Amino acid sequence: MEHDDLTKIREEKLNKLEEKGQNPFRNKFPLPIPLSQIIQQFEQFQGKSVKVAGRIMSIREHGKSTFMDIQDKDSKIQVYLKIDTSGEETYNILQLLDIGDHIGVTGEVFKTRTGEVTIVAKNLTPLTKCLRPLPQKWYGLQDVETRYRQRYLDLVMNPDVKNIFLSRSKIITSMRNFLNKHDFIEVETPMMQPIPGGALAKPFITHHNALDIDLYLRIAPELYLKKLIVGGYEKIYEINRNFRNEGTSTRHNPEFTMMELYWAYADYEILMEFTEQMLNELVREVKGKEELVYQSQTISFPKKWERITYAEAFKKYCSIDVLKDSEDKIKQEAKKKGIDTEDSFWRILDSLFKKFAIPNFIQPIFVVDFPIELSPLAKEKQDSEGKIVERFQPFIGALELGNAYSELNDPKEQEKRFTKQAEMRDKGDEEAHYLDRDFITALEFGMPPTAGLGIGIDRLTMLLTDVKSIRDVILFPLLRPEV
RNA sequence: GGGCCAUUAGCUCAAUCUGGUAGAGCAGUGGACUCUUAAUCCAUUGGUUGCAGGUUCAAGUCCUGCAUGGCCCA
Repeated sequence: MEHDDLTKIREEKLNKLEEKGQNPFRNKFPLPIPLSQIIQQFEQFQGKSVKVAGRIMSIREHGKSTFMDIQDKDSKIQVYLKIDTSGEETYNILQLLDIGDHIGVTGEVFKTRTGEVTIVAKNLTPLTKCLRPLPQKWYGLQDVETRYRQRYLDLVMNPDVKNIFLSRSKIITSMRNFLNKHDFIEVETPMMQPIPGGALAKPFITHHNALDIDLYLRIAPELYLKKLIVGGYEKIYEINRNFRNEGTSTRHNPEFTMMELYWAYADYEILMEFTEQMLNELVREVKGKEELVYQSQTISFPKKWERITYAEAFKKYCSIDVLKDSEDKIKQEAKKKGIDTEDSFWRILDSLFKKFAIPNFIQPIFVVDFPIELSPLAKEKQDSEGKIVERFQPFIGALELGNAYSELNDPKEQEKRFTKQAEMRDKGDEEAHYLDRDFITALEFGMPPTAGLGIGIDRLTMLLTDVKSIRDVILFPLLRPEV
């Protein structure tokens, strides 16, 4: 039978419902009792009449009596219909209902002899007709592509999936609460920017017709947020989308959510402690304990996380001394390890780090003190002879969760760094920074010492929900449109 | 971008390694059944096997290309 035929049968039932004076797409059904409440507080509801609503997930017919399971936002309950309690009229409506329909039920709460909380229906109210068959109940919806393209089906059929996005919501709420509690103010800065800045990435380009200018979808909010620190706010944050024009993978989606915060008069040391505190508290709130399991590895969150400098990590995991070894020597070493050495030197370093160091960062750890060339917006560490910046990155479960540094606020130095980036751009590095004069002007008005932090919300959610692919924590991940 | 794998009924999967009329369960439809819960029992509908070529008397199966997706690598 073709899909259209299955729909046709349902449409015929819809027509018959209308003939019976039922509206198959009813306007409202106010204030049904949540199913979870009836299940959890059964004693209070036993023998009482209730009004509930949900989607029919299964029907078991027995001649003149029928069992159904209906599902609401987080629970399932059994509905029982007997021709002698509901009357023939209601029982006939039942014949026009299908799995997938939304219905309202009024009836009495009781327990079957097998002990299942059940509602004996006196009345059925069709609320919304479902015109297409739902995926089958037992195996549910497995096809990954359909799960992403028609996420609503995934959510209807797979409660685990629904829970992942509930966790995501909790994580964001919990983070907001933490930041608000510490007197941070939430702000919003442009998603469309004339000069994309604040990160090393390729931007998406778009066009504003009335002004006839090209704009870029932001790759980061950083420069705008720092302008607000110049403006006198001392603690601000933004939780919002960034867009980067790169391929997709299990760790990358072109649009993803970041939390960025800026804190005047603080430096990266203070911010590191704050980050520890924030993530520890988040884990406690979301998981209910100080540890979690990610991809079969138990991760605990101690009060003080481990720390390792970028240079130490290189020594330990790559046998390279980034501060002393020559570029040529490092390139040779990289070649030996199978890294593409055609790239620029700093790219090569980055590849080495990703491949050999990051996989070891399972327990919470901060990597600190990065080379200045990798961090054009960070402030240099005192007594480092201009080689090192005050920067840290938190890693957990081999996931890079964020990036933070003491912000560079010397406009002359910033201009120099931008110029260097612009040269790299001219040499064909599409990810290098643009020179942003507006931002330098702002710095010339004086930005107080400031520390800034970005946390990737998607990856944090992956960690806390134990999923391997970023597509499983984004409701509608980017896919090629169907032909 | 490269490699490997997948694509068969609305859904979940078979179809033998070695080519021979494409099947099952669920869902649907008709019937029986007033405490079932993957209800049960009887009967039954449903297919351009992702697309386009090729080899062959014969292709879901072998070959080539394409599309979409997944995993790994860059």
